[in-house]
Amino acid sequence: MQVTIKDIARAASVSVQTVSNVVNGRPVVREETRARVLAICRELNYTPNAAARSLVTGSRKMIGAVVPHIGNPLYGEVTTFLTRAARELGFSTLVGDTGWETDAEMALLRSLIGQGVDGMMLASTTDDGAGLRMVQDAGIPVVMLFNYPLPCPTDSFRLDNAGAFRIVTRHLIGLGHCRIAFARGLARNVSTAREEGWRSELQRHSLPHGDDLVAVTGIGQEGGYAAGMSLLSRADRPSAIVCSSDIIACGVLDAAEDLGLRVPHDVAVTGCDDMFVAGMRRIRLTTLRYDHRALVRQALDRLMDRIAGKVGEDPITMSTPCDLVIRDSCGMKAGLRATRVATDAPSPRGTTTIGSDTP
Amino acid sequence: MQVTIKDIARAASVSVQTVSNVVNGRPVVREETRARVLAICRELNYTPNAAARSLVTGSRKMIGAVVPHIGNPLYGEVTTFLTRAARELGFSTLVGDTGWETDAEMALLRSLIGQGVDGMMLASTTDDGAGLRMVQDAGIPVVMLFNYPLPCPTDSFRLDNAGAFRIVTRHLIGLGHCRIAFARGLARNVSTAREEGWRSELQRHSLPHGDDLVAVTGIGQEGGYAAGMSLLSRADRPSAIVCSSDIIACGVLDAAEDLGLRVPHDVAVTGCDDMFVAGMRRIRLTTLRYDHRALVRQALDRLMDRIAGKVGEDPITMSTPCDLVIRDSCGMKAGLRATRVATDAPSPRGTTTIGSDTP
DNA sequence: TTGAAAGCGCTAACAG
DNA sequence: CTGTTAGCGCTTTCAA
Repeated sequence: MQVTIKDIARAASVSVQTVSNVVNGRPVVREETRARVLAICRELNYTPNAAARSLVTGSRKMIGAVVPHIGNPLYGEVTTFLTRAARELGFSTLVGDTGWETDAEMALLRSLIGQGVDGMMLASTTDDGAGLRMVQDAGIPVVMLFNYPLPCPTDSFRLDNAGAFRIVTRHLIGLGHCRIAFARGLARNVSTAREEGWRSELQRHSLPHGDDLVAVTGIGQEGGYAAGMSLLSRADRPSAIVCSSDIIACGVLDAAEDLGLRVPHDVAVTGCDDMFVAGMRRIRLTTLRYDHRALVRQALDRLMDRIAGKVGEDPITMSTPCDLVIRDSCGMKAGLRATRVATDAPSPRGTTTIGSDTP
Repeated sequence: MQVTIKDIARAASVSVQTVSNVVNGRPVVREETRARVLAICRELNYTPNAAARSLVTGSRKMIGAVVPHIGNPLYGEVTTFLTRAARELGFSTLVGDTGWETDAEMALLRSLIGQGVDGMMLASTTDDGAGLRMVQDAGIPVVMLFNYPLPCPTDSFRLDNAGAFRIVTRHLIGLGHCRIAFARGLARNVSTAREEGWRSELQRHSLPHGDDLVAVTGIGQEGGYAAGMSLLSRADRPSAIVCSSDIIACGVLDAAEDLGLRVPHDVAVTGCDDMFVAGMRRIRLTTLRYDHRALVRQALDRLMDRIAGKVGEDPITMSTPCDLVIRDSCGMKAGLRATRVATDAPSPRGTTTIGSDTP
């Protein structure tokens, strides 16, 4: 049925080893032989059997990628970059999606481990590190992306979560807001760091920062809608809501609209990630921007080094700084130390940024 | 290094065959033996080597999934459903993303074929079927999702593209629009069918339907923006634009805004796919809705049947009907034969649907 | 019910 | 430069 290395060898009147050498580009074959073998491979439409190769080399040239929800444009983009970059390095990617459920994550990881992936990129749903531990116990190199357990026994690539949310909170304080709420996301440790950034800045200015100003959101835009409803339908409603993602912010914007509140006049809203929706003319959401691709790229490079055994055991942590992208969802204020962003295509009108204070 | 079936056999004082029988749940092992073997497997943390198993069974329990752009929320959602559903069936999914580039698609397919996937779900970028042919030549079952070549030598699961765009065009005509443009997407055959639907309905009402009313868009929201700019900055600008996706429509909305045109007063806009952004209070885009999950599910079931050899060679075509979801981007008109949609969470206010005419 | 042997397609190690 | 041999870890076939 399948064309094997033996068929090629027979047809080319050489040994299987020579075919193997040709196929793997090893420079020990006479040019004439190589050409003949290659021609026959093409003719017979030969494809090396990856399973057989894996069995003997011990490497499948595959990595596993686990994200909470691929349908979320942020994780979708991340998956895009990751699969492309990995492919350029000769690795296929087994992708899985947990739906923010711990059980699903464990099952998924078990399956990926069983497939014998060479390494794992883990944008985890769990915070206790159970999944990470299981992968490590299986002897598979792991790199954490975005979320991380505490303490984190492997490399972690993420935002400077606390610094980023200090910046955005400071911005709102500078605009005169006194009651600033925080809409938490689902990734616990990430959210805790962000909440810390939010709270520390409020504390520094002696502004309210109690737990009553924190709302935990559910999944997606609907989760943000519920959080927005809960925060904005109170008597002492906040004048600003800092959201853990643009998607959450979208839900909050809808909640404000349904409650008859104008943004930014009645309530200011900020997001995080600078997805395309944040830049839409009808949304114009002030948000935090960082370089997704660079972060993913660095994480992948590190994972490759680990797979190659090029690095020691010592875990590293990489925190990417964020830029504040000022649009219209908090009110515009002239004279800020702000600059246009050239990359805010197609039309940067009204967009300004302020750099992160934690480079 | 790795724990193998032999280690288990030795530790349990049985043969490798017995271990294999236990691990694969074959009911030929005495209960006592099975329990002992299972205990030792757990103790030694044994994971069967998938490569070795694949080598002998000839199946890797993996499918390949190729989509144009995972970062596009539509394809992101599709990837989510697909990977989950496949996992439930015991299959892992190798995911790849072409960036709408034919060369990238061919390279990706070659790589997936090389990995020995058991089947391929192809939301193709190419229209000439070159990729499809390559996969079939490799003897791998393929099912097409969304896009398809003509003629299509395998199963195809897609929208009733022509019917869907007849409905939305008819709706606009019913609202009194006379100059209705069409913003084409990138998938050629899909777009051609949609254009046919748009055109046939205009023809039926003796309205303009020339190529000057068709704009071909680029990738994503920015592509839609450019198309919108080109259509709306003309002297004889259309009073309505039918867009091939919600993302394109988002770009057109931005273009309208930048040109100082109000929606729907100066120009009506419609989308397709009913993504979350279409339902946002500030967007409220009239669009076409269909059941993504069901479509993916049916396509996957068919692929599984093909993999199992349960179906003959005859390709089938499945065209899912669409519903029109009426929101505010075309102007509302009372008294239509329209009903509320219960599923338009969180708040269905102002949303109505009209069923497809091609069930 | 269990065991022994053969071999899946490939690569690594060594011999020619 | 090329060929031969010996497995990789597992399942399948057949024998006990």
